[in-house]
Amino acid sequence: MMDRSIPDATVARLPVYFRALVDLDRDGTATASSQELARRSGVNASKVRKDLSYLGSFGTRGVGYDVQYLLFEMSRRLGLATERPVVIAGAGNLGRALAKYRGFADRGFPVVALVDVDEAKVGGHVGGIEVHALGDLVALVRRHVGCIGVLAVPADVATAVAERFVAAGVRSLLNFAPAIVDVPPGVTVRPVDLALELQILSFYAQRHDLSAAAG
Amino acid sequence: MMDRSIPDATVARLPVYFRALVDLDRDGTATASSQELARRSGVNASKVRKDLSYLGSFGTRGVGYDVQYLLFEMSRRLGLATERPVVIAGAGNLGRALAKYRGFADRGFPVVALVDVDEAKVGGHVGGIEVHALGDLVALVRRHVGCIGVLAVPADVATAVAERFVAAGVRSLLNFAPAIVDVPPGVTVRPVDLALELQILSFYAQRHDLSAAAG
DNA sequence: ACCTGTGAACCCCTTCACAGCG
DNA sequence: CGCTGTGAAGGGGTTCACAGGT
Repeated sequence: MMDRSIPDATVARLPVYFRALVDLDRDGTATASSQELARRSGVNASKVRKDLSYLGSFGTRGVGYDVQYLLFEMSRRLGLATERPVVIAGAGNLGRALAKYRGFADRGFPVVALVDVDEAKVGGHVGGIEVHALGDLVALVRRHVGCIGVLAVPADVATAVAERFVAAGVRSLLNFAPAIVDVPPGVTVRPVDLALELQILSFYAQRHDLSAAAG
Repeated sequence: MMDRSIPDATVARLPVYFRALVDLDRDGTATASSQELARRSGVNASKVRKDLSYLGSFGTRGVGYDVQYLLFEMSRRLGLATERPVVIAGAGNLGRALAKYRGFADRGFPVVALVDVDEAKVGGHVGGIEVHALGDLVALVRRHVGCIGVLAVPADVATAVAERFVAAGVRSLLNFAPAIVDVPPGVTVRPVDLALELQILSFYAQRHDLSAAAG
């Protein structure tokens, strides 16, 4: 089919399929049906086929999808052909933890620097990564073209720090601060509020308990 | 209106409104319009009104919503009236970081224990929280009724650990492992895959770059 | 005059079902 | 016969627009 503009819902699932394909490849599996991919991705087979069809016709009828070929195409479309550096703002508990977390670098997103306003932290190292002054942001972003900014700062300064990232040229932000950060068009922010996730879980737990008490 | 079953999309936004209301209350604001709440939540006013209408008719026409009253009603509906304990499985980088992270306890979710398979870690403390053996899970869950389980373990054991949580009686899980964890009905899992978020950002960044190059 | 609450229209996404190909 | 690719149907969520209350 002729693509042009993949639905957001599909974009959010592509990395899930990608993860499944990486696993299949490591297991030495050469081809996988939409059914198999669906099972490993926690969705249904229809959705997998529809989603993959937005990328093109990469499957073989009667057989399935070639794992390595699909991996290649997906990494291309997701922009994972090259590593994308990550700059973390905020060297508090969360920022330091993210800097030490291997899960980023392991999947192609090396953390290259931390920045913090606290002069006492500047010059220090966290898991081998240097802490820079907030003022160095422009230079850091210039050095690491196409990098992703991570907001691990308090909520009340999240917007201000986001603006500095954007001014420095960053177009992708992952926001861990419990605050809405709005940015100009062309910049993408993905919010990750961990306490908010717990509150959602709390709602469903309570709903379950109440219906159990009523039933 | 008569509720019964709030849409999932709305449930996911209620904590965002809750956060906005907490901020408004701290600022001493007594009432807020759907417009104001919308601005602080990053959505539009229609959505706010529709979402809040699922909880009941708490607004005053011509005026807006009473901040404290709405806070009270929402904390009741979200099950935030009492603290909900959190048990973290996995005392690796991520698990330890989450244990130290103040953002959980500050918002009503105290981390009460860590569990790990590594005997060398058992008995140790992380940010004042004790590391227990995986075998102690049942006792811990029994002691902390209604607790939320956090999976901060490697992907290949995520399902096995989730099963232990479920067997122990946990009904809410936050999964940081990059793996699909499926659970029996009545149990809720919310996946949080940080590298996956970066991949989604990578896709949009690449799309933006390509369209810029084409235009 | 202002703002909520809500039916209705709209739109996007999901699911179905099957034609088409291997 | 099996599995993909995809129109078409269906469902859920968003947005509109206004009636209704203050």
